[in-house]
Amino acid sequence: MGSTLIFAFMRTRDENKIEAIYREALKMLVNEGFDGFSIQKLAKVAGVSPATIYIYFSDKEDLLLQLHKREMDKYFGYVMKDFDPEMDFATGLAHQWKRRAEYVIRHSDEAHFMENFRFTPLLPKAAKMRDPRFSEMMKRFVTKAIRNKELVTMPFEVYWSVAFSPLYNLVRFHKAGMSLTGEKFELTDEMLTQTLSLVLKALKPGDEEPVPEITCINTSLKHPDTK
Amino acid sequence: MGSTLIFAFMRTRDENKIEAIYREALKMLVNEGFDGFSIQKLAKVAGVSPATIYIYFSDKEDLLLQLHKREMDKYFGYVMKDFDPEMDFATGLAHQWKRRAEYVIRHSDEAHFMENFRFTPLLPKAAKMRDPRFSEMMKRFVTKAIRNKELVTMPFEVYWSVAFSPLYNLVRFHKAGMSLTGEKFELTDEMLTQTLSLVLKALKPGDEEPVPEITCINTSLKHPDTK
DNA sequence: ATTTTAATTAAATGAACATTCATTTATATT
DNA sequence: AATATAAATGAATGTTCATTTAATTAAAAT
Repeated sequence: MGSTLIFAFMRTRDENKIEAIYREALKMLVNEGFDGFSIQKLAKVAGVSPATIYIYFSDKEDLLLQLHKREMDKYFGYVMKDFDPEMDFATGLAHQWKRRAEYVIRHSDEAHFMENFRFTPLLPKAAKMRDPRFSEMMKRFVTKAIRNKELVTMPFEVYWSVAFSPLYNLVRFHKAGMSLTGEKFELTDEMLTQTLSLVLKALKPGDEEPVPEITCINTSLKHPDTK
Repeated sequence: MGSTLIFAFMRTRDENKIEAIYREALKMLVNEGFDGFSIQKLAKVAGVSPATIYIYFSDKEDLLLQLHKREMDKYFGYVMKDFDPEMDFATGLAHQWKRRAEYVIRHSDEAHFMENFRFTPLLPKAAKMRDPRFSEMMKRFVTKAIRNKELVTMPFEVYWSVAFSPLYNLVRFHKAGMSLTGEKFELTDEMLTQTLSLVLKALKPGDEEPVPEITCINTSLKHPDTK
């Protein structure tokens, strides 16, 4: 899709236009929500005709998917810069954490959009468009760390959830300017550093905490009463 | 708003209708997204006239806010049942964790809606409608645990993010049927139990892990280059 | 059965929606 | 300057949107 035949006689395309479309689309989605976003409004604020948008995108859904892919690629490009899966675990985790934190703090709209997208019915389609190299690298890093006994044995999804979702959640509070309680909240570098330290403690082998078993999936049919 | 004057001669209101409106609204929001949700479609599937919806809700935004409040109240009612902030930390955390996990697994649409709502421009308005008793109880529990040296000293928001966001993230993967990599994923009780154990390890005092300082907030102006 | 009232509705409103179409514009080569 | 081509558009399409209006319905006390 990205490569088009170049004929001898052509009007040159204005790359600023497509950039404006992406930029204003992101802004509108974050500020007005997925409802509240429309092609006609986008065309107006981006300074193009609605028809121009349909030159670059087959429809509204395609625009959203392309925008998502673009943001994901930018994000992972930043996160993976100078990362080497052969790093020892604590170093590699700190690197990932630092890069992720930097990006989502400095590009809070983009981060908000990417997270919001995960709750959209478009998610399955977006998942198929992802560059697999990033997650392959992540998985290699985790597998090696487990093999080297630097990381507790666990499924990749558990690792990811413990390692990174606290970070994203803190940034979400920060961007909203409030925590769950509705009180004002401002994130600090000290909080981020402490969170990384806690996460690393959780993931490093040793001192496993005994907890009561959680049973809610295999038993869901036996407990239909939730009132 | 909830209490209306009861006159002598009145047609009785059909509570099934309002229940159908809430139920179908939730379903539509989860399955078709916040765009894709409309009053006219809702009226059709709920089996009422669009005008009926405007008897109970002043407008679309009010409907969304009321639905959100209702779901939050149901959720926190379930989570807080049998919880006592005077419980010792490990017991209280396990209780909270278990109740949260049960609810969000068994009411995955409701959970999806509540999380999705956090990315909506309506969030600030919703925050003002929240029952403060829940977060007061949570804060009391955390403050006491820190005072008793059962919990590392940290801001409430850091506690919440480390303690619960991994759970919500795992359930999000589970509901989507895929992890970030796009691969199939099914959550198990064992994964949940392990995650709780890891979280408890992170939060209990002792063995603080040294990590490099994260600096991205106070230095954001000094590093405008993110390419 | 009548009365009173809120509950409920069908139908209508104008605005905004996604998308298309017929046309014009800009450009690199000739 | 003429030409071929994609880039870009303004205006229109029919649809769906949130919301309102005027009228009807149902219930419970009389």
